[in-house]
Amino acid sequence: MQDVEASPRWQRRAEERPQELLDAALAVFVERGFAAARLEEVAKRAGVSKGTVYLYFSGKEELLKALVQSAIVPQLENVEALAREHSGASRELLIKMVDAMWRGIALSPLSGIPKLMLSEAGNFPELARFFLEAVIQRHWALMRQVMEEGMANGEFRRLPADLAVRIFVAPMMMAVFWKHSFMPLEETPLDMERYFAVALDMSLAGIAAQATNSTTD
Amino acid sequence: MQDVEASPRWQRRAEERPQELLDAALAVFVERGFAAARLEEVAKRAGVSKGTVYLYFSGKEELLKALVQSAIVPQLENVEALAREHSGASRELLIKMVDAMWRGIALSPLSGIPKLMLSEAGNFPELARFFLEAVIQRHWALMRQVMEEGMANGEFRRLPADLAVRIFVAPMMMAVFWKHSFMPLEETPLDMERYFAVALDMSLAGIAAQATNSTTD
Amino acid sequence: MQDVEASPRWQRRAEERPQELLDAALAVFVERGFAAARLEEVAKRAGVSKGTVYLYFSGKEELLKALVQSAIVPQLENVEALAREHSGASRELLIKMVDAMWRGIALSPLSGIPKLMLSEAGNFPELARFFLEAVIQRHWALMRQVMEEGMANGEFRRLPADLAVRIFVAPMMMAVFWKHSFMPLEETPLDMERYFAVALDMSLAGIAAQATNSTTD
Amino acid sequence: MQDVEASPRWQRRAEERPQELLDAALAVFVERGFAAARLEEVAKRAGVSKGTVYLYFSGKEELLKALVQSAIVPQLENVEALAREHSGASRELLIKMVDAMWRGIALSPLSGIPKLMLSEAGNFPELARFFLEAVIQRHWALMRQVMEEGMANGEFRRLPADLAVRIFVAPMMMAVFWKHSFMPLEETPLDMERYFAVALDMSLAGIAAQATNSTTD
DNA sequence: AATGAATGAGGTTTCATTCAT
DNA sequence: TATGAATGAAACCTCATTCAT
Repeated sequence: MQDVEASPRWQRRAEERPQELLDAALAVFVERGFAAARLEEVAKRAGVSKGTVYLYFSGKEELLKALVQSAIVPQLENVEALAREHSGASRELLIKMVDAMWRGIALSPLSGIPKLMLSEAGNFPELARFFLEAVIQRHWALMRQVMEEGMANGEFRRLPADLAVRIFVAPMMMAVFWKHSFMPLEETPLDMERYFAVALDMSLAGIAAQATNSTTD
Repeated sequence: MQDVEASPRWQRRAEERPQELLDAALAVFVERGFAAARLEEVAKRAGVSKGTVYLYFSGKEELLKALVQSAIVPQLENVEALAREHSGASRELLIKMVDAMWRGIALSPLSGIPKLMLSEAGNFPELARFFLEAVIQRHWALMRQVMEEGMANGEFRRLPADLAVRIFVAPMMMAVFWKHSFMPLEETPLDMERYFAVALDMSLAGIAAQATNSTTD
Repeated sequence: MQDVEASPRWQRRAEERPQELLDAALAVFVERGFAAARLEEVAKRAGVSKGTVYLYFSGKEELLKALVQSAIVPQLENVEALAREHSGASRELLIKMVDAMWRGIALSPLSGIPKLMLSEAGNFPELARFFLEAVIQRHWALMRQVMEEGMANGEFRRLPADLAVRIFVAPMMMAVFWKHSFMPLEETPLDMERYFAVALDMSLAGIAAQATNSTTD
Repeated sequence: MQDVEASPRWQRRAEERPQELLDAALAVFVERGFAAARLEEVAKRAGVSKGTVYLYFSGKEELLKALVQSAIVPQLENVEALAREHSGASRELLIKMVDAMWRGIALSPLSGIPKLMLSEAGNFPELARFFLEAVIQRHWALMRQVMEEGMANGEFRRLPADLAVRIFVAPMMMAVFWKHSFMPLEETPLDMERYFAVALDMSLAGIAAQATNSTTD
């Protein structure tokens, strides 16, 4: 497979470059924050030189925007599809939805995006507003519907649905933020799988009409 | 026209300056992030000129460190005192402790510090480690003790205590982060008091030995 | 006059700096052109560091604009005053006016500005339009009035006044451009004084009602 | 689908390319100045890609040199031929020569070259020196000869011939510079033909032994 | 012969820090 | 003690030039 010829100094990869750059940018932006991130570091991680970044994105801010706008909405659409196709108990649907977000975002590098937006909301209010409306509120609206159905049919106890949704997903979100902040510093890093199991159990118990006493088995 | 006494060009305020600067720095750092924060903005909010900052702190990074190290530990000591002095049900103590953190941190400007550390952990690992150990883990250890007592005496159901603590406080922490990121962008900003009441209710239900069915009143 | 103390590394000269910077910028821009001029070179000639430029002007382009807008209009006002105050032959007024422009602009560093605008008109059309209207056309209008008076009273022969003005001043303008382009390369540089005398003589002869046959002695 | 013959991706045009590139380069350099001119813009106007420029010229500067060296000298040779072949009044020859330059340079895109050299003399002194000697001074020498003959035979009045030549052609040169700077910004652009007629009239009157009072018709 | 993706030197601009006043 | 003008390192960005295709 390796060529006898000396390897060329660079390769043309016009198709793959944008995604490679976005991946690298995500990693660096999440780690350092937007302002402290150096474009040269992004370039290096993508395996290109500084100037190449500008062939695909008009600047650092553009990179951030592309990052945020391209990545999460598709995941959300998965979850919306789940909701449309589901029939049965609200509890089961709720579990499915949270599980999908967990697998699709929390466990993937995409989890960096919420952390990034949290950090940068003050500097990019417009982008933050987009994220708030197109991702966060859209997600909440979806879950709220399920939550209200469950309350209506007696599966869940009566709670202010808008708040209940935020509180229900809070433990999952915290894990996402943890992963990109203090987890690398922990002596024994958080076991994400166990955490999710217990969090789901506790969150469900928190809204259950009756004590479920389910254990985390 | 020149008066030896009246209206000096500046005032000696050696006593109050450091805290005024720290307050200003906290506000700016939380809003913009450390790297994007400009020292001139900090100075302006403290009502002094750029150069004056250097009379009290050796530089920008020093300001960050002083900020983090000085502010939260005292609050934590309050909570530790509560625990020492308490006798009675674990549930009541848990509520007292969470309530103290909520009033003392979440509702005060100090709430900016966790947000700030979350954002900057990647750039200041040493400072983050300090915060992790001196604040976060210390807080968790305290709550874990209460949690385990409650499990032992049958008030709470059996759960992995370390995880249960993180999950229990997650909704409160989310509110703290929300306050400093998307809340200013919400059309009708989150009602923190109502949120706290529901969150406490749900979190307690999540660990209760039996369904409490308590409502948020 | 020289102080025994070691000379300080820099001096505060907030009052003088802007003009010093404008002078330096004029020299460098005229010599190199706007795009090829390096801001560091401007700073060096003004005796400051790169960053200092930005304390007084928001950027390179701003420097150019300030340069063009501040410098020539006052000279023009001198000429307008001459016209207002004059009584007598049109020919004498014309000479006075051209002489004023020659002394005030052509022989001063201000002569660089027309050269600069000529070169940069394509890149800064808005600034060029300002210069065209506020300087060039205003100047022409002034001269045209005198020219038409002279034609009316028989001092000058009948010519299209708008064109005659442009042509009349062309030799002076050429000297200005020459000074900032090829003159430094000439083995024996153009003698500006002699040039002006002959040019004025020829230009006057070009519009005179009768041959003047004046020599340049 | 692949056809060996039809619609090749590019065409060999080795013969025409260099001149097309020079034409494009002239236009862009004159409009923007050398430093601000982007090679990609030159390539686009020539209908090729950036890399192709380097197949014909070794770089941007080379393009400038080729431009200047190739274009004007031939025009000058035309004028020299006129002078050799002429017999008759000096005035008529002078008119012929100026007219040839006007038609051959001022009205053609070649007029950009003097404007370009004027702007870039400071950055390319060597090239400027070439232009000064091979074009400007050579042209002046030619005209000076005619001018001196005319003075000797009484057609023209006695003037310092070197200066008289510069001044005589100044109005034509000004039109050339005007065309490439402010003329595109004028509401009603200068009528070049009328300008030339009046300029020639005035310039001739300026050197005439007696008042000619010739009108422009 | 031609393309255009990739490079990297070199410029502008920002801002933490210093220091003359 | 306080100021804010001045500094200069470090970042972003541009674009002439190279080179894989």
